[in-house]
Amino acid sequence: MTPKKITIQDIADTAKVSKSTVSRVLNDTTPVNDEKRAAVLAAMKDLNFQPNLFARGLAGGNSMTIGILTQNIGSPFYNALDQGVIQRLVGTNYSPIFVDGQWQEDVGATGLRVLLGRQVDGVIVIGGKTSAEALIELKERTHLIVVAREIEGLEDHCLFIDNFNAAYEATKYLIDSGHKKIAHISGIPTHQDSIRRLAGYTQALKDANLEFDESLVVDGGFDGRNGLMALESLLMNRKSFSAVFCASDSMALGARLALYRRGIRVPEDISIMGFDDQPGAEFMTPPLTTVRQPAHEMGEAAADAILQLIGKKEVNVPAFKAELVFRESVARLH
Amino acid sequence: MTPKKITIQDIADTAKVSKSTVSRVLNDTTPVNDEKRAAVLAAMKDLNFQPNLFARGLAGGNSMTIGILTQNIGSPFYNALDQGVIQRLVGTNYSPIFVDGQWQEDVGATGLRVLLGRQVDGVIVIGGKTSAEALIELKERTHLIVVAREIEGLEDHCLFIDNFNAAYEATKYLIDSGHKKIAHISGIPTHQDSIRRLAGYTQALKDANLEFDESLVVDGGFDGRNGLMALESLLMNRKSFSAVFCASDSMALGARLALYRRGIRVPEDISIMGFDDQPGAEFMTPPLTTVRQPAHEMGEAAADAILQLIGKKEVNVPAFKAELVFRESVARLH
DNA sequence: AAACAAACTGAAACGGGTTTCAAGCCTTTT
DNA sequence: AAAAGGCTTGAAACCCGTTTCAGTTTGTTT
Repeated sequence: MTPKKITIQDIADTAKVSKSTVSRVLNDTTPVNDEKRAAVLAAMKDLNFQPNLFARGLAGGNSMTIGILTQNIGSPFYNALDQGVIQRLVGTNYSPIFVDGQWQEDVGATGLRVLLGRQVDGVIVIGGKTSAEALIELKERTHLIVVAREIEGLEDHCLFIDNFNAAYEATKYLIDSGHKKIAHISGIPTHQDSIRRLAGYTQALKDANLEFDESLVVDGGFDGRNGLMALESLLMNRKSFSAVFCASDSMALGARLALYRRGIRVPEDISIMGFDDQPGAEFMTPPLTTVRQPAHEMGEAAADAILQLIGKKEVNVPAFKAELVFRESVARLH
Repeated sequence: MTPKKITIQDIADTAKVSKSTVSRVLNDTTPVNDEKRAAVLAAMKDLNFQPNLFARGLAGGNSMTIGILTQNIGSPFYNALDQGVIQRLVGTNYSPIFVDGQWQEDVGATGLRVLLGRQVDGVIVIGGKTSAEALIELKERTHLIVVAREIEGLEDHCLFIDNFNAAYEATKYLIDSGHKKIAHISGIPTHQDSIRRLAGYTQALKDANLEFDESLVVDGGFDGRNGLMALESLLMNRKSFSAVFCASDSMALGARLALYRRGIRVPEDISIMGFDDQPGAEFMTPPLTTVRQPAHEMGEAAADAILQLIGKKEVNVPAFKAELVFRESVARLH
């Protein structure tokens, strides 16, 4: 396959120096005579030398790879996270290796094992169901950053937004706009994010002295179909509400379609608030008012953090804030 | 960090055999006495042995990794491709390493170099601007599968759909529905896919004896904003048309918003045809009639193909067909 | 000019596996 | 019973870098 493997020995031979010297030029660890250095550099260029990272990893003890446990759910939010990580790693000497946890604890555990076997220099865990204990144990074995989850005892290694607060603000905006009956389409009921967003919604209602009507809350599952069905069930039960706060943009899209099917106007008849600001939200008709999660930035920050961890052995994870983005799907009633 | 590294020598010692025997048990290359095999297995379990893939890669010459050159453009289509690859590799002994080409030739070239340095056992190139020559050369050095591009001289290693035909069919459907003036919002003008889709559109017009009006074709750039602007420019120039065929769903979304802003109804006043069937297309209002590209499946097929290549040294790349998905954004005029 | 430090350099060991080679032991063939 | 062959096995070489160690040179200090 490979026509001929060029090793540092070949370089050494053509440059008439020893392997050691080549290595030193390569890593800049010890001063090397200018002429020899030049000769080595020339030889490397001539032969199109590419150091074998396996030998390096074996000898040096570090693999120059970052393992990423992601969750393959086709969600724009997680995709953006992944892409942020990949992009931030371009130009560094580190490469990302991905494994997929599929939102299942055991699949994730296997993935983590694979990563460890590959001697990754650090692991970024994005979402998933890995238990807190497993994560804490993992942190003992390698550098670890957890994204989009908040783990007790690991706070300073977690990157997440304050879902409670974000949902609170979103709901409050609806209330401030004059809405009094606000429905909520929630995410997967057991999902940390769903729980917190629901709590934020509830609290905002409470603080505004609005009645919390349990029947206005319906479980979704984060995706479009769920949003559509959830809204239909709300309609079918003849619930009255002037606004609906969806725990994801995808569900907002689904909900919007349900309304369209019945000829109910947005936002004139019913207002919609989303969550995520996924690509496409701004092109909904009408453009979706939503909560923006800085997913791509979080991915980049995760990569930065792991790099810091590897280098300086300590991190300072930045705090991320979700922010409301005001578009046209919410009516101001007064 | 790692408490203690267990090597095969440790296993050999506890099992009272030689390194060689442990290796043989590990790889099942040579028969080993049952008792010894059992002892080795037990020792591996006891010590929680995890073979060092670097040493393996160095000695054995294969890295058990697949390199993937992807293009970080946040497009759902490419994301789905990536995810398909990742997902298909779960459970195999291969792990994917990603590098990002950012749709720039030199960035992609650097990425490929990184991959080669990591001794990947195969490379999957997804889209991008890598030149045909570079790809052909790459194929000499490693196993290669190219996705979403058709490279001359490499046809049997390329996975792609027939964009010309898909666009032809889409346009034909519009024509068959009674539309006579059909606008086209194209993708990036230099992009292979754009060119072919445009050609398919043109040919369909021609075959139906419809006049090709150059001013009804406007360059987009695949994303939502482009679609919006393209449609606005069409409107501003007072072009008359009853349908618009967009080279991507994202642009269809943008176009749809432009129409919404002017109070033009879809599909009563103007029909829209998309391309991709990205998640969300079915939740557009009205649900988008479009051409489905089996992105996820293509990602999986790419992974399969590279695995085949590594194993049997030959491939049989499956042909992929795009298919129309009929929803509600196209009016039947007769 | 003697003593010593600093700058370079090469040989060799090492990291953790795989693979080749030769030898020991058993069974089968003649 | 001797020769031939097959099965197992350990020793040692090898994969390709990094790093330690022990010089050899050159330059500086007194």
